[in-house]
Amino acid sequence: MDENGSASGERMLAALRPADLAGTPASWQQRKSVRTRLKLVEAAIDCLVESGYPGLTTQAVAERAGSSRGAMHHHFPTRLDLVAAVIDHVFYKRMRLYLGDYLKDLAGLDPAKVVAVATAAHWRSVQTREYAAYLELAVASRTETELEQMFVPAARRYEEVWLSEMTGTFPFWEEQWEAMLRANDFVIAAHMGMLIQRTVLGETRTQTIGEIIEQFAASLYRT
Amino acid sequence: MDENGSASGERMLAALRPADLAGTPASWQQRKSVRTRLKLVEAAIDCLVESGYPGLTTQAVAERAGSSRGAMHHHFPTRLDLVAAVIDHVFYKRMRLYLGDYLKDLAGLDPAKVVAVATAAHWRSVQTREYAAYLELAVASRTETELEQMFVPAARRYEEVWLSEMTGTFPFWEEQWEAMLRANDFVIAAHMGMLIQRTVLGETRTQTIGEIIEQFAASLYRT
DNA sequence: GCAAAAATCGACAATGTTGCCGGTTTACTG
DNA sequence: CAGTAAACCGGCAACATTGTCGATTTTTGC
Repeated sequence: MDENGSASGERMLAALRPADLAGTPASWQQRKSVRTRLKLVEAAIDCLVESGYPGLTTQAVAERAGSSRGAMHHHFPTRLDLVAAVIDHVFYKRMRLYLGDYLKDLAGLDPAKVVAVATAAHWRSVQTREYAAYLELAVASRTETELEQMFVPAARRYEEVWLSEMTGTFPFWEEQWEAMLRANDFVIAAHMGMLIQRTVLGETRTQTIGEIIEQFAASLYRT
Repeated sequence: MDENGSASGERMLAALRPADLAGTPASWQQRKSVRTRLKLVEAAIDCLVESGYPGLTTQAVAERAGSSRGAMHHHFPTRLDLVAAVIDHVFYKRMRLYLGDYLKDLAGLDPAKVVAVATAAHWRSVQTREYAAYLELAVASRTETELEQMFVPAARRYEEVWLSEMTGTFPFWEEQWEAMLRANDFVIAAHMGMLIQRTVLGETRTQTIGEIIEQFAASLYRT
């Protein structure tokens, strides 16, 4: 990945890159502004991971970012403005993480094993703090309407790019679009459930389900 | 189901029945007490479904239950006392719902189709408000430690009963315990993920995944 | 340099939530 | 028919959170 944050193989994703991650602007002020925004958004993600969506308070974020509430208000007038930035940031960062991980293992691979590799990479991406934040947002958006209005469109936007990038890595998936979509949807849903049940299931059973999913996703593609 | 809230086929479950659902006590006072407690807990579940865990405030619950904050404090001194009651209530009610639904379709069924029937019944149980409340609690327990300390043990407790009841309906599952456990864990995780992704996926793709899960769960058992 | 603009800071009032408490009504007991 | 106990009521202080504002510091354009 280069300084602008684009890995090889990312075609559409760059178009959705949040301004916060758009490299180094010209002026010193703009650079400082971006740095502070980024600091605040990252702090917000920390809050999300540690205390959930209700723990994402302006106070906690400012304190954690080592910034003042005034500075925060300058960049994000209301709490929802910050949340909007967090949504974009989380989607983008998690997707880049996954794609980077996935593409790394892809060089000269037996095509029959592509789905298994993708599934394994996806499970790794699920165990990141970005995904934990994503989960909090996804669940909170079920009950907070203002959040839903930002989250669902963003999810759809990024999902389109996601699928586009995936088919891009293996063009023959276009011919098997339905099978690929099924396997993709299935793995995403199953892994999310796995993550939530993990606490109750324990590590052993979680791993067992993971293997099942991996095998089954591969079989779905061959269909 | 009889008045005491036990359906045919429930062996262990009755032992976990919360006091709120334990039928009709002797004295008028106790009956009134139970009625009020139940009203409060149900109102709390409504809050959970509509506004999530942070929306489960003492004010909102009391107001929705048509009760006063004072009465509430009499039955549940602190908010966490109420939450504890809600946890038990949700687990118990949802499990009864599922078992009732599942056992209803079981009479004289081709054994090969049992898993498919169980999976379908489980998906129906996932679409209830009790499950929505359960989901909110499960996710909130990831970040709220006091909640986790009540929720995780309760989940383990009820899961044991769950598995016990399931094997009870088909004793030959004891011989295939591993396969049954795998299929069970898998379906539970996958359905939870499905529910959360539903908003983004839309109805068509959600249904497709549902069918995949159903078929695959059946194949898991035959293994 | 100097004024304008950007970034930052701390404090304020308004609101909402929690736990607690004194007082009241209602039912049980002897 | 008291006297006790359970159930219920409304209000209070303490605290947290949000949005807003005026003032201050830092950077930029001229």
